[in-house]
Amino acid sequence: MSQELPTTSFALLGLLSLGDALTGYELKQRADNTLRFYWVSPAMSQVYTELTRLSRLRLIKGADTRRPGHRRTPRRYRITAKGTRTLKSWLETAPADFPVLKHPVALRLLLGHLVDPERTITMLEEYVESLAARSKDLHQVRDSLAGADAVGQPYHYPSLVADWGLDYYAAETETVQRLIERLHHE
Amino acid sequence: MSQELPTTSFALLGLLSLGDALTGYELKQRADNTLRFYWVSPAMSQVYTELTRLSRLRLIKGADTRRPGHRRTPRRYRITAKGTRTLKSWLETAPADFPVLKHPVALRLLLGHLVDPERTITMLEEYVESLAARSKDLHQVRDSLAGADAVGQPYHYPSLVADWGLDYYAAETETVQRLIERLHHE
DNA sequence: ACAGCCATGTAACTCGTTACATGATTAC
DNA sequence: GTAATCATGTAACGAGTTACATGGCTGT
Repeated sequence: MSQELPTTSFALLGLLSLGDALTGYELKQRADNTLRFYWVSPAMSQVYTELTRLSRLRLIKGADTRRPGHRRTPRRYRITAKGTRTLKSWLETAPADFPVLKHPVALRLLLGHLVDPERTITMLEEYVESLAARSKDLHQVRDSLAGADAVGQPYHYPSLVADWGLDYYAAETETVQRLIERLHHE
Repeated sequence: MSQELPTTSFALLGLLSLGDALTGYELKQRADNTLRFYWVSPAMSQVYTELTRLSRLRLIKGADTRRPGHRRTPRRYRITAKGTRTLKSWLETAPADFPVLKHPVALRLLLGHLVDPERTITMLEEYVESLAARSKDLHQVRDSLAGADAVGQPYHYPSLVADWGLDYYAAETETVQRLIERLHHE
């Protein structure tokens, strides 16, 4: 009965386990505020595909809000008891794989011998800027959690993860800045 | 003429730009020692597929080492002048995207409300252990570069990237250890 | 009237994986 | 002779993307 879903399905199911009934659109927004920073925020079309699949498996249930004279059927999806059970069992049995990092900046640094050193430095400086932008985004998300982030409250764990992300961005920024210094002195 | 290849193709082409003519098998090993840490090390079959594609595009050239009485054709591939040009032009024109992190441990922490807190701590402790193992692997790779890692030498940039990776693992380890402490005191 | 956001979904496609199939070489 | 490693490739598939198509709702 454990149908071996991809991690992204469990991730979306997990977002639904945080409470509330969400539309696909809202779920995508929640993914943009959470999954984006340490997983991937699936494309809109993917969200709907997953919602259909999870529904078919009865892990979530879509409340139909159909109205007369309208063709479209906006639905709010909510996790089911079976969904919660399946999610818990996945968390308890599937091993947590080592993170996968796809780091285009590091990849380009590896190939530094092919480009003008100035360019490499510029690229790293731009990366520092985008780290700052990302960090700012995540800070906003983290702030929006304040008030419901105490132990036992709904956003406790999400806030821990957000803090982790902020630490990561800070450490990465420092490392890259040291790297820039090092390249300047070559 | 810029045929918009996936990043992984450029990554493999880049590994070939480090010098030497390699077989698919050897290229896979080089990927395991480099790309694995900040990109992905493609499957063996994918390496051969890429080699075929890059060959067809004349970005690399495979020297045929066919011998009589043998059906198999082991080839050593070497980057061509066109390959170097294409790679350089990619490095200079394509923007370096922000890194993508797929972090199953962070994802699970987000869903901490669904599992026994003890289990979450155990998971984080196991993650610290696997970070140590990874770090050890990368350290070995970095050590194997020593001697040819000075400015201007072939492994200068690869060693910078390796150092970056080691810094990352160290910082991540500290962050997770603080997180474990925090969870202990809840 | 129009912009902008809310909302849902299909089709075609690419990337990259696992499973499978095969064979050569080296060391014990 | 047999295990391990070197070596190459094909087939089937899954995950997730972009492009496309459609329509409702709200504010100005």
